[in-house]
Amino acid sequence: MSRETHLPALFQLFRQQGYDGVSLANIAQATGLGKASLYHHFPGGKDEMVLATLGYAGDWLELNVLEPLGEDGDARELLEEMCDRLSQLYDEGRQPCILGTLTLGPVRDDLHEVVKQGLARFIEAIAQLLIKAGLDQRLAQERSEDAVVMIQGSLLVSRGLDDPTPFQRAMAQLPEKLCAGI
Amino acid sequence: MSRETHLPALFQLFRQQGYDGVSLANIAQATGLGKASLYHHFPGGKDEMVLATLGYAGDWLELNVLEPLGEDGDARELLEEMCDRLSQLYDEGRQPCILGTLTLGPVRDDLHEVVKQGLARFIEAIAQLLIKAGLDQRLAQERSEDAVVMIQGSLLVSRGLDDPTPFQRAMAQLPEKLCAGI
DNA sequence: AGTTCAGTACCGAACGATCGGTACAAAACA
DNA sequence: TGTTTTGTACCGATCGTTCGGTACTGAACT
Repeated sequence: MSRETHLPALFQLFRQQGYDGVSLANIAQATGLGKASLYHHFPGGKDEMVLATLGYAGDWLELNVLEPLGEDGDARELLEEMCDRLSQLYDEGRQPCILGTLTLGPVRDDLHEVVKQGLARFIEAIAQLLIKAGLDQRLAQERSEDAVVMIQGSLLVSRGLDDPTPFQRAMAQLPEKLCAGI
Repeated sequence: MSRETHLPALFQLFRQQGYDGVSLANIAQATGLGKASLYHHFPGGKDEMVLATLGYAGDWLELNVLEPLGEDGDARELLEEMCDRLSQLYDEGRQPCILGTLTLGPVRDDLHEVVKQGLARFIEAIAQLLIKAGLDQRLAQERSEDAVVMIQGSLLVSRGLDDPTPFQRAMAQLPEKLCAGI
């Protein structure tokens, strides 16, 4: 059992409960490992666990969501595919985004920096696509920011209202909103 | 010193750090009270503290933001005024929304219910205005949901990126987006 | 008037429980 | 054999909470 084996379990915990909401006892139970084993795989303790989890989530996002945006093809279709992948990642709006969960809550400077880079990378990847599709650079930047705002906001509202439809509607509208006028 | 005296301090703590991120030691320091004194004002403990804080914030929102939406006047102007009040509440995007902060993080069922009602009330108040302005009921409901999505999402992104401009841009665009076609 | 007395506001000290983290030796595997 | 992995027991610190008690107040009683 390598440490990667248990990252999905950590991912579920941290995205749903945040840093402070997850205790080592929770992690031990979710992974089936004892505390000693956890500290064997993550000598840096809880901080290393959440950082590794963010890395795991970032890799998944990069590979399955952002990288396909760079392929050749119609911008609209690429964005629709992105929304499909996001719907999968967030389980149709029933699961929160780990970036959002960790953004709110107390400010841990090292964590905050990683989250910041993640959000910025997300925005940048969408902007690149829009620019390649012919959009003005400034407008592309604004629209991609709006996209992440819609994603994070709709996830939050969906969770707050206990109703995934705001997220689902956002995903349905996103490609059109981003491509308008192209 | 009544308990209301200390609610603003609690509000600042909980909106920024969430439920788990705030300890009674933090609250004691922020209010200048001893931990035992806190239990004099809030016999129900931390749960009562956060609930009272949500009530305080809800009252402020209702009085200063939602109630003015019901007054007579041009819908566009009323919404612009609402955005001004919201900018004040969120300090131009530099302060998070307590509803968002408490939405993410571990699920505390009683808290979740209060937050849910708060979000729903917010959406409903905007929808009422749009309906009165002549918008179809279904469209009004969707647009007001989108409004709260934009508010919460832009606040989250602003905080995540350490840059208040996404929120400020959202506030500038909101009235136009809501009133389009009226 | 002086005294009692209930009520409010507050606090230091301590409670049991849990927090994140560590030491170490047995077990499992190579 | 040596190395990796784990269970157990433990640590100091902090968690939310409670206890016993002090200081002050304004009304009630003598």
